Amino acid sequence: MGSNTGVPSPPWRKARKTAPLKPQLSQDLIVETGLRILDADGLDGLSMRRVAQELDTGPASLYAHVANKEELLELIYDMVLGEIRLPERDPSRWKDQLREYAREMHRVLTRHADVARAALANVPTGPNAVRLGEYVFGLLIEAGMAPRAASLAVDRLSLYISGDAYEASLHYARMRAAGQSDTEAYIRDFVRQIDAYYRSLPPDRFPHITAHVDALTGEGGEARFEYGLDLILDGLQARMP
Amino acid sequence: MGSNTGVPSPPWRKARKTAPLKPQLSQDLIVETGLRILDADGLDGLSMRRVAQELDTGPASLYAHVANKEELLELIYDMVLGEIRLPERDPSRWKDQLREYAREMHRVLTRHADVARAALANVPTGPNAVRLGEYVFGLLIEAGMAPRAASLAVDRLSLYISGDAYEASLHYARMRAAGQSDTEAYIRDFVRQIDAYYRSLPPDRFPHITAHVDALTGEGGEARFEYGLDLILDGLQARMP
DNA sequence: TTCTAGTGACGAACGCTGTTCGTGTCAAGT
DNA sequence: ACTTGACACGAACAGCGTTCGTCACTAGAA
Repeated sequence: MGSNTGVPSPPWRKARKTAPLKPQLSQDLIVETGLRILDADGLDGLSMRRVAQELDTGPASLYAHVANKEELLELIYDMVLGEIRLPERDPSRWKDQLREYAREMHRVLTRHADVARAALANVPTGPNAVRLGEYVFGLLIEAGMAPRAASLAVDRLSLYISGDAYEASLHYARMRAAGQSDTEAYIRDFVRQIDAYYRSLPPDRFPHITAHVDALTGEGGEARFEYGLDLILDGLQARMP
Repeated sequence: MGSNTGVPSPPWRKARKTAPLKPQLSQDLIVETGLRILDADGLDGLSMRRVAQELDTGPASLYAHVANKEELLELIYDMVLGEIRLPERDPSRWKDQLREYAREMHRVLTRHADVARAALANVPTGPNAVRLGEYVFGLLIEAGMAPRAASLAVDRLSLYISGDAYEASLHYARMRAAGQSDTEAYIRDFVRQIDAYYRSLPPDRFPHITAHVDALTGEGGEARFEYGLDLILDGLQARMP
């Protein structure tokens, strides 16, 4: 907040022509601010009013640069994708590179809460999204896959990554809504409750669940993601000519 | 709607003790009504006020039977799962049965718009959810899978099904928000736009995308779902002892 | 039969949301 | 110097989830 808000300037000092007190409103500035809020408070905390407030203006001012809250989210999503750095393409190592891409994508989506929703809701058309699309699609094509199969493979892999990240963000949002902030402790408590619930089921109607509660609640998020990723990559390898 | 709402009863006719004019409020009634609204107008159309209005009461009345909108959604989700009918378990045909289960689950989630979100947000604990969990988990166990692997497999398969259904529901919501109601025409238009966009990209920077636009936009939702499902099932088969 | 306790129903309100309208203001182009 | 056009923004609209306090009514006790 500027220190001279509402105080008239002395008449002898001319208004400065350059360097206005607050930076000019622009789409980039709005998107950056939106991302900052999203990281701090999640999708529930991101409102047009909140962004405007952070920029020292009213909510109506944003609509000159951004059509919608939905469009703002898409722009934030593409900005986040800009964080992804990829090694040079090497089709002979397609499986490793695809795995590395999946991990990097997943890491970035998980780090920025709730952005994964935009990944699910939109066909990739932003500048960074098509850059990534060209990379991974080209990798499979150059590795010898038929175009149609490569297209399906990219689509399903993206869905898997975004789906997992979105699921995680939903749990994260629930934690935040509960006022918790210690992620570790929250997960531990959560798993303990599920564990107790499964154990309380009648064994005659649920023999397999009750017999293997430890197996059901044992693995954390990372192991699950890796298992599904291996499943998909192995399936692709079997289809590779 | 009753025909005598707001009209006082004639004084000589005693108030009936049984069969009140409107059915008594109950959790089941609220959940049923919520599901009806969800099917008609999607998650955006489902509000506590709307449910109350449909039940001829105020929104505050619902909170005696339902803690939250979130809880209402969970209850609706489990009610929807009740639609799923499953054949008797036959471990020797685990792959076919797993595929049938996946298709049925996907079909039900897709039919009821936006319910898939609840599938992603919650660990399955409702009565119908555990029934399904016991079925599919038991199927893999009896087919010879190790408990830990079976647990991971069920988890990943569920994520895939729900993720795909949720993605579809997001597009469906977008269509409804645009005022469209002809799904076929909407999809055709949508694909045409993506097609045109990909074709407009500079070929030197996006050689693979621009060279295979038809392959990228050719397959519809069902083919994509089946491809990913096959990918997962083949991967599981390869891990089966 | 009368009184009492308790429960479900619900009108009103709080504080929030995304978005639009009409007006104001300021800078660039003529 | 004047016009034009783009941007900024205060105010308002319609709607949201949820809570509070009060009301009516029923079931059980005296």
